[in-house]
Amino acid sequence: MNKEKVKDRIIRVASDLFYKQGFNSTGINQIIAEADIAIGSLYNHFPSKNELLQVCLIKEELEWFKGFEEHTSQLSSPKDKLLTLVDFRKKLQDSTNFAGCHFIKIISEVGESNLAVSDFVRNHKEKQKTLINEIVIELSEKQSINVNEVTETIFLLLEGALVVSTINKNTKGFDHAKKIIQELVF
Amino acid sequence: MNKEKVKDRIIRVASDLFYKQGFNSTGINQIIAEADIAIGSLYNHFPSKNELLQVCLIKEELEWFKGFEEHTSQLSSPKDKLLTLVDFRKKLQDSTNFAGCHFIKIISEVGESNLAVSDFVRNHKEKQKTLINEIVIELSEKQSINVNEVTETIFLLLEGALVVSTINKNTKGFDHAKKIIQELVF
DNA sequence: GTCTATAAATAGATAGAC
DNA sequence: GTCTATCTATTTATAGAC
Repeated sequence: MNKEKVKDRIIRVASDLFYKQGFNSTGINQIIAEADIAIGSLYNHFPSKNELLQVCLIKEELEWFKGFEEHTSQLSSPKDKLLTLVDFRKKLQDSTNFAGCHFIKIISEVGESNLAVSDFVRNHKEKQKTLINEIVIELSEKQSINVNEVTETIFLLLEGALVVSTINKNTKGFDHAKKIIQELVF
Repeated sequence: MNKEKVKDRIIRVASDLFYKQGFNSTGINQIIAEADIAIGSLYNHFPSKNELLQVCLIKEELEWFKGFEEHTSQLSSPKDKLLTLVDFRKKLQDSTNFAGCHFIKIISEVGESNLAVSDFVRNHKEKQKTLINEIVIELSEKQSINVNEVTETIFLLLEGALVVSTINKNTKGFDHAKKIIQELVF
């Protein structure tokens, strides 16, 4: 058993296509072709392409935090956690052939014309920042730092590294960000 | 006289629409309607929507560097130039209602499926980095710094601030980036 | 060089049989 | 709950008159 359900297959195929070629460049016909279903089945599971997108984003967020958890759950020092966060994001970029951040991509495409999506992305990035903040708070028990400032610096450096990495198709930005974070944290 | 030519009007209208609502979400019909021309005229000036996009990107790059030049031409100290660069990008974001970076937006939408565009964006960001690098070199004559490292840090912070600013619709990222740069430079 | 008319393909979505 | 057939609108682009 353990066979992938039709609904999950649609989500997986659509997520992948939306990410790789863009939401607007991906037609319903291509999704049903690659998921090997009929169009009626798709609309049985999802009321519209836009609703499907939102479900995809939820899945992608869950996978992101799950991936991070798996990378850092065995680490104890906050410094290691921060450096591993950089490695994790770098690895994600490598494994997707530098396709970039799901959430930055979709907000670049739909802008504020799709409030459900832009709100979701805003919220997602806030969660990522909270995650950094929690680690920096741990760190502040060991060394004297300005928690909010260090959090913001790391957050900005990582978002910058991701964008630059996507444009240049290399990981130099991440390597530099890691170096700076290493100097910030000891 | 000094009347805007049809070709320039098309470029201006298309640039604005591509930026505000996205390239794929902007149809030829909307462009000709807002430029108040017939579709035959558009295709007389541009062979395809994709060629029109490339001309728009060239115009946007020219305007970006022209705007920066106007902001910094009267400044003499490298420190002022760097801080004004932050102010310039912050101001651009403010004046476009946080619509983000033209070049990050388009690469998020077309990815690597459009090599002419992705190459152009790569090249553009390299030019921005070179601009930062030139100021940092000036700075290195006054204070002892690692030129490449400071350049890369400022570049990453600014790209990060821009992306975060676009998502959050505020300028906090820029304010923080400016603070860090002020600490880096004295 | 600008116009109208139209082509040819594809978009997202619905109806209704099974 | 999956299928086929179909609808309506819209897409980019072309042809040819003026």
